[in-house]
Amino acid sequence: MKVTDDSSPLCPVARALTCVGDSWTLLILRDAMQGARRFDEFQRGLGIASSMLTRRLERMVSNELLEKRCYQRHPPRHEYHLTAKGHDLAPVILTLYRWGEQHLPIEASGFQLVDRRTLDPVEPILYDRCHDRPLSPGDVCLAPGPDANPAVHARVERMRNALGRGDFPDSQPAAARADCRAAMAASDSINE
Amino acid sequence: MKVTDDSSPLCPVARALTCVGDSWTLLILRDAMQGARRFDEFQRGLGIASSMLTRRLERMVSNELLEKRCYQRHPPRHEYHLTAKGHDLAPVILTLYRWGEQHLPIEASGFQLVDRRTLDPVEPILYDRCHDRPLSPGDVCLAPGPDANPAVHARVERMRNALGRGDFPDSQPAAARADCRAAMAASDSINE
DNA sequence: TCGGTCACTTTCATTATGGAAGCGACTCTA
DNA sequence: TAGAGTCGCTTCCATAATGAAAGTGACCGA
Repeated sequence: MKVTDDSSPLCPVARALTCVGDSWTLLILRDAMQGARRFDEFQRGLGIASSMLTRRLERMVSNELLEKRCYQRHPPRHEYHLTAKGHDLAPVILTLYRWGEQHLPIEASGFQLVDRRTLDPVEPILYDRCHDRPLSPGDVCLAPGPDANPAVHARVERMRNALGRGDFPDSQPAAARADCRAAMAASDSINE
Repeated sequence: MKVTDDSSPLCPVARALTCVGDSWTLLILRDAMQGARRFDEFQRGLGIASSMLTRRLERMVSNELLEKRCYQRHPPRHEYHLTAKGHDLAPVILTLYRWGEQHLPIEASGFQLVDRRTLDPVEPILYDRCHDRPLSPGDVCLAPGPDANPAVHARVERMRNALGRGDFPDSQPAAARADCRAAMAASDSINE
């Protein structure tokens, strides 16, 4: 991947994706969050080629998502432990989990997300820490920061226009959204 | 990518990554959420090769993240609009945004996330809709669902053991975590 | 009529990936 | 104590994915 747009280095999403922008990295993180530590644990849990696993673990160590800890000398052997930086990707994994569950359903239910202590089901959604209330993605917009360049301003303006036009499913009151969905469902069935 | 572990088809994260497990797809979604619709808008915003963009847009349409809408016949031209399924990936993008901001900081500040109406800054964190309270990833654990196979049980057990050992940064008592959050908030304001 | 734009497609060199085999230092079993 | 097995890799190679560049056909505006 080679992004060239002027706003890219300023965009936290683009920066994040240089670190975690491939499936293997995220699946390795998932397994690490589930307690995997050693080379063969990752290999078995993923069905990944060993050469690929070596490359990914090296990159993740150099990106400080994992740290090597020696557990044996002669020959030197290491475990790969999550760093705080790696661990902080848990919200990304959890939101992916929820999206996969909602939008790529299967017959069988193999896993459940639960509270660690009570074992009650949990359902992660977004919350705004600044205002102490649940956060609907449609309420979020971009604003230019102090160091914005023209490419940033163009992005921000385009997003404002799109939100202003009501382009997105939930940039509307909940009732209107339900109506819209019903209408779409109706027109879908007509088109078929 | 070719995952072969028995628990993979049952894991919503693995399923999600078959759809959105590459950087281009997520960056295209980012731009779509910022109002991009047409081929050249995506191309300029990403600096992506046109052949790659064609392939990615096709795949995203077939995965129902985007839908084609004809805006001109002769020659037929289409806009790519987010579907509800695509739009629901906004929480993934937003959590990535926050992680990039926190862990891959740069000198300059090009963008800010703000409330669409008030323009107040917002800060997305996770929240548990089932219990109506903020959710620390360390409180979440996996449980086997009704259709769990041995691979699923092995994963769940490994995760329980890891949490029991206190392997992870925030698998600590809630009081310690609250202190930690307060300390983080304090150091944030000092750093500015 | 001429250049420019838009939305692609095609071609081709470069790079990434997956599969398989090998290796060195153990450990476990007979 | 010989032999087999395990662990954590590395190396090699065929195949697949990607990026750069050039080409295309229908429009549009001067």
